[in-house]
Amino acid sequence: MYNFIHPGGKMSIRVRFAPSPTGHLHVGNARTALFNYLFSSSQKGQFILRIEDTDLLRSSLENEEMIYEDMRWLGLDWDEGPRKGGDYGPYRQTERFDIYKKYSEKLLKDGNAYKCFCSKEELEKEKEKAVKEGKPPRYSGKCRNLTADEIKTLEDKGVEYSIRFKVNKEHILVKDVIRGEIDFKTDSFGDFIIVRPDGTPIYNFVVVVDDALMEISHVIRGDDHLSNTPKQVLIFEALGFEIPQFAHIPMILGPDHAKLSKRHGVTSIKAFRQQGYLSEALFNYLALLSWSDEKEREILNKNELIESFSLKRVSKSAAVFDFEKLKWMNGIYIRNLEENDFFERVKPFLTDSGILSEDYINKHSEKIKKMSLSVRDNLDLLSEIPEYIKVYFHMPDELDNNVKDIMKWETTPVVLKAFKEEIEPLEKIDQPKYKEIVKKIQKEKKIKGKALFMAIRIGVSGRAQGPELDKLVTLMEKDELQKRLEIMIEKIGGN
RNA sequence: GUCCCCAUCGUCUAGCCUGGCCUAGGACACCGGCCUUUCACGCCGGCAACAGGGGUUCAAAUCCCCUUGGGGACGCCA
Repeated sequence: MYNFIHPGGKMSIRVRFAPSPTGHLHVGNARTALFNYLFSSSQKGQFILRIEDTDLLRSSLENEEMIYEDMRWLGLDWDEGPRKGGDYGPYRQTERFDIYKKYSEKLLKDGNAYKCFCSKEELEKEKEKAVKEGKPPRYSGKCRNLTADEIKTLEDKGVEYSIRFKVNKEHILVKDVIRGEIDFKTDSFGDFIIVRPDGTPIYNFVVVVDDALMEISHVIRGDDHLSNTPKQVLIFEALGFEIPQFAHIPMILGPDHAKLSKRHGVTSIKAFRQQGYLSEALFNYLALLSWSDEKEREILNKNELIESFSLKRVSKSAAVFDFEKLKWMNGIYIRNLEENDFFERVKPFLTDSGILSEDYINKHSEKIKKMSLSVRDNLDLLSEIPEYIKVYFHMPDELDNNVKDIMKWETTPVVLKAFKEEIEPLEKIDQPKYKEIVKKIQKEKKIKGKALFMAIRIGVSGRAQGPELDKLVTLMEKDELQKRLEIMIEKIGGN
C-alpha cells in the first residue's frame, strides 16, 4: 500500500529524520524520528539521518554530537547518514552547498526564480504597511520583472541580492497519507526567498533538493510543517522532481495544550535519561502518542512495535504528553528488567546521589544488589532508588507519627530487648536464623503479628515502612543492627 | 487578522473509512476493596466522554453542513 516506485523503477521505502543541530533532541522531534524509524523498519526500508545545519549561527558540531547520543540511547539507529555513510551523501547540508547552488541556478535559468535586490529594511517597511492596511504581509513582487539591464546595473553596483521563487500557480493540492488532500491558496505567501544574500540556501528549498536527490519516498514529519508543504511542492514541480508521499503527524502538546516545549519542564531526551527513565519505556510511550496498536496492546517492545506499526493507524489529532502515564510505564519496565541488568542501570543513580561510593558498591556488590532488588517494586524512576535504599544506611533524623505510636505499645520494648539479646551472640544473621529468632520470641513472650513485627521494624529501621523485614535484617551488618536497637530502646525508655 | 489542521472520559485512546453488534471498550490518574506483619507490587470493583445545532436515514459517535472550541503556520529559523 505504501510502496513507492521511483523513476528508475526500483521500489523502495526511504524515509529521513532531519533535525537541525541547535540543541538537544527534544521529545517532539524524537517522536517524529521514532515514527520514521518504525515505518521504515516495518516496511524493510531505509532510515536516513540528515543534518539540517544551514542556519550557521545556531548550528554546532557539539549539538550534532548530542543528537547522535540521544538517538542511540533511545535505540534509533539510522541506516544512512553521518557516522554511517551511504550512497546519497554527504548527509550534512553545509557540505552540500555546491549542489544547492546548481539547482538554484537552474531555477534562475528556467525563469522559476529571480534575483531580489530589496533590502531587509525596505521589506520590513513594506510589510508594516501591508499589515496596517489589513492586507496579507507578503512580498510585492517588486523585483520580479527587472530587465536584464536593470539587474546588471544593480549587480555592478554591488547591491546584494537574495533569490526568490516565482509563484505562478494559484492553488496547490497537497496529498497527505494521514490527512488526505488539502487545497492551499498561494496568495497567502507570495514569492518566497530560497537563497540568502550571503549565498546560503533556505530550508524550503534545500529540503526539496535533498529529499529528491536522496530518493526519499515518504516525508514523515510534524504537523507544523504542513503549511510549508505547498511551497515545497512548487519547487519539486519546478525542478521536475517526483513528489514524495507526505505524512504529517500530529503535534505533542503540553498539559496546557500548547505545543510541548522547554517551558513544560523536562522535554529533552537527555533530561529523561537523567531523571531515571528507561529508554525502552520512553520508546514505547512515545510510540503510543497519536498511534495505537490494532490489538489495543499498550506495553509493546521494539520488535512488537515494528511489527504492528502502520501509518494508517496514526490519528489526526494532537496528543497531550502525560508524564504520569509515562512514569507508570517506566515502573512496569523497571520491574521487568532482568536482575543484573536492573542493578547495572541503577548503579549510577546510587553513586550520583552521594549515598554510596563507587568503591563501596563494587566491594559489596552482591549485598547492594540484593538491597536494590528489595526496593525495586517501589520505583517508577531509577532516580528514586536512593530514597528507598537509604533505610539500610541511615536512621531517619526524625521519627514520624506512626513510629511514635508503635513505640508506645507496651509490647514494643519487650520485643526489642529480646531481639537484641538473641542476636548478641551471633556472628551473622541469615534467613533461617532470623526466622528462628522471631519464632522464639513469639513463643516465649507470647507476642505475635503486628505487635511483634512492627516493633522489630521500627527497631531496626526507625521507620514504619520499608523493605520486607527479613531482607532488612539479613542485609544489614550486625553492628549496625545492634546500634539501632540500642538507640530505639533508649528512646522508648526515655519516653 | 489571514490560511491550514483537528474535535470520544481530566489525559492517552478503541470504535468512525465500510451507519445497526455501543447500555461507547481499554489504559493512566483518582476512589473503594482484596492480598500482605509495613510501604509498594499484584488482583478485583467504581467514577468519568461521543463539543453544540441542524440535516440525511427505518437507524448516526460513525455520513453532510453550520457554529463553537483548540492547535499550527504566516521569517533572509528549521
